[in-house]
Amino acid sequence: MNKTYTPKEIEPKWQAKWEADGLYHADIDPNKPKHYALTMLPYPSGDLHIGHWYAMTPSDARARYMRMNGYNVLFPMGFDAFGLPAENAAIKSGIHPMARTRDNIVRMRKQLRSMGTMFDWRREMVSCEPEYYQWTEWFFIQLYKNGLAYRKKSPVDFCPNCNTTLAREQVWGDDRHCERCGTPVIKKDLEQWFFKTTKYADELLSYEGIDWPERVRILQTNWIGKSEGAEVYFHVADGAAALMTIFTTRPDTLWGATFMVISPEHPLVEKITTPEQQAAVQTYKAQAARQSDIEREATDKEKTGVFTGAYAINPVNSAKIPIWIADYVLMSYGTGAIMAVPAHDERDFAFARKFELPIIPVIQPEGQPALDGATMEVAYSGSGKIVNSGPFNGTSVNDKKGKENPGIIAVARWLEEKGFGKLAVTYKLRDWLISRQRYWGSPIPMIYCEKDGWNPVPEDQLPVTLPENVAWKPTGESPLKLHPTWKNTLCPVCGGAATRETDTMDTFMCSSWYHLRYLSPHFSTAPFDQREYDYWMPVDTYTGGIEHANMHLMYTRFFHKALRDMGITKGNEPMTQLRNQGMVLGEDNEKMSKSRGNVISPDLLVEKYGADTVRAYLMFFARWDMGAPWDSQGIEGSARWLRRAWTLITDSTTNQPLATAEVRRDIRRKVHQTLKHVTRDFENFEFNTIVSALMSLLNDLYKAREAGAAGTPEWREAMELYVKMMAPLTPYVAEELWVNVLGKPYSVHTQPWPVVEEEAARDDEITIPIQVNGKLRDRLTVSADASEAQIKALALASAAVQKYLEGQTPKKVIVVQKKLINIVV
RNA sequence: GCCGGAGUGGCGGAAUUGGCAGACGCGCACGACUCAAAAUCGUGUUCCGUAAGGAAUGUGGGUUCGAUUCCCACCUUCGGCACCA
Repeated sequence: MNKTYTPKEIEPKWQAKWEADGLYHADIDPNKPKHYALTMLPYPSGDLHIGHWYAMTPSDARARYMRMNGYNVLFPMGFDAFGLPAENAAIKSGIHPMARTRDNIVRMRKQLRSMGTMFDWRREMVSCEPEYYQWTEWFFIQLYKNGLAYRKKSPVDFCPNCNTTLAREQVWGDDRHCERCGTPVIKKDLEQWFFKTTKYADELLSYEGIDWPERVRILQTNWIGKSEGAEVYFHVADGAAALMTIFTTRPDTLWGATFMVISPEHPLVEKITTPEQQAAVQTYKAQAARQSDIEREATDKEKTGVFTGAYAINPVNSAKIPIWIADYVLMSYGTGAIMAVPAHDERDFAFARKFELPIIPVIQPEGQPALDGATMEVAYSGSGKIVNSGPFNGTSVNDKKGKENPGIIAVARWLEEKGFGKLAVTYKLRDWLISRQRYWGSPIPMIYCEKDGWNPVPEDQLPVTLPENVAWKPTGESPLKLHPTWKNTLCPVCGGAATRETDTMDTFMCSSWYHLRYLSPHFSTAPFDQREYDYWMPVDTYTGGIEHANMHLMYTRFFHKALRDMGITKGNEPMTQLRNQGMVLGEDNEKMSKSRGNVISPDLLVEKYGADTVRAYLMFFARWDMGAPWDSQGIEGSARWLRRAWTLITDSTTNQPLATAEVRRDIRRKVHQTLKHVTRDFENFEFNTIVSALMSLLNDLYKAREAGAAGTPEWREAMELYVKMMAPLTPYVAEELWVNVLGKPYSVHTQPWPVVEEEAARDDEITIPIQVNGKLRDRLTVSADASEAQIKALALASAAVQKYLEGQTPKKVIVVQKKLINIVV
């Protein structure tokens, strides 16, 4: 038998058979441990790109490995089908988003099938189908009923020319213009729906019981951004009977506050600004609103701000201090107002110097000359003793945060007693804005009635479906609002005429629960079948890109916890283990994009090499969690590997067994050592070294064949184990070799993962490097059970060592058992 | 600016508790096969040096018998960011 390796024949054949046999169907089996493997679902852009392959095929290999280890594995796939691109295409060319999306999905399903993944397609979900979004709506209603959804005003980016709300990615350039027409973007305040993610801020900070990369945990922790401090109430002086609440992490520096800064968007601005300052304040406000977040965050930028004309009274010492507005104070964090203590805060210091505001030190570092506000060059934020602060003079301050700091806790307690303020905690995390002024999303199932206000659509009337016939002209409103009849409905409370919510939901809402719909995608009486939930959940392994660390992964955790508190889900976390893959860059080392022309098409690669080679190369060419640039020549190595494996395994049965006992022993050792290596690497998601270990074993098997090993029992074992080890990585060729070359019973993918025989894997002889003063001088090959004394004696007797000893007695001889000898002279 | 990764041959990478740096692969060179080419097979391939030998894991220090691995400082680069009060 000398047929060449022909993936084009092998792959479609097995794909069809696996499908026909339902080989990858995952059904509840109480007799087996379950494993729910999930990889982030794609947006149906129309073409599967190499990044999808990079995310999915190693995850598939891992899922297959788990299956061979006796787990009942669920590995589903679906489509995150709502979203902006389909709607943009509709505006541009009039193609209906549903038509376009369904076409794209048909195409991508085919591409996904070619990858040779073990997806159970019976469980597919598509988020834009009413069968799915009915339950997205239902979840919204549950959140609303449990007080976790509410409405408030919030600004959106808006293009006055296109008359439409813009996503962040549609706003371009430093001058923040519309991507379509170049018009400068303005901010518009709209009433929108929010979910109370902040209610779960503290719980989201705990990662107990989940195995997530530290990197993601740190990103989430920083995103939640918990900080402890105090709220302090400042009265506005003269006339305006207003109270300003500020948040500070440094209440111990209250006596050093020399001015106040409030955000330009703060509601008090209108109330307190004096007539003389009106013009300047309004100009500054407009300017701040035009600025991008990036501009606002630039620290090297000069501080800007405007005096409001108003003053505040510092409650602790009755000092009258000016109130400014400045863009470095954000309405979305804390209370949108701060007290400025320039002596001890870098930003306040820069601001004070620029606008010539007083600087009063209130923390004195010990053993140093007294700080002087007039001459200080930088703010001092370290430890010391409180000074210039009435009752607290002499109190120690360390450099710890919050309650850990004696100065902070002492002042905060005193503020509470006096009624000037209280201990407070603030988070960076904001509530989740879910309203989108768009058509192509899940409708928000709410009805507004003049008389009864907002009420949810009765659950028996779900889903609220998107109307088919809509106009795509950008009007500044959701196309749903412009539809002649869609929004008209009846109030569920009074039965009178009422209006539907015409905004739709953020697509992150769809992806917050899709893992539950896979459990029972066609279940019609609830979002999921409870029996399926009890068997499969939680997700055991979740894989996807790190870029989702803060948004999707945070939302889905929030969602799970909120549902848990309603009794819908169980356990504290939806996904037990998380692993992230890196990115495949173009050959030019840049991010792949159509405009750069560096996109690699997996379809063409499959055409040229077959899916198994593409899979193998993607697993081999880089550390999976790091990614690397694509190399069109590099893939030849993986193609060569499979051809060589094919050749060896198909050719090996005809030879006469001539090998010596030693050669046969060596085969077993190498095979079992490789198995050990491969098994460990699968556990750790280290796919690149799995492939290299198999390549290395193949090289050794070729040598063993030269030595007449083919046809021996050891050889047959090697062939069998080799194909089993290949199976998760390159499922097609492994199946062909298993069934049609080795003649084993179908299917290799239902075989148990082989067990390492430690005795076979054991080294009989070991080579020990001998160093003199840390430099390699000789090597010693000894029996693996040689004693330390024997090894030491042999090492000292070595001619190479003697040369370096020059007759001296070594000062010290370090023998690391079975590893190394170092002779110190 | 802050936070988090990463820096190892011409290239992608390996080194699993601090113990032989460069596994495996790409590329390249030479050789075999071939009329020739492709494919395939074999040999070699960190740098300097004819060699003995020496140097080398971003840079500079430190700990250690021994450091790619641990510590300190710095540089470069990639990613995240909402000046976080």
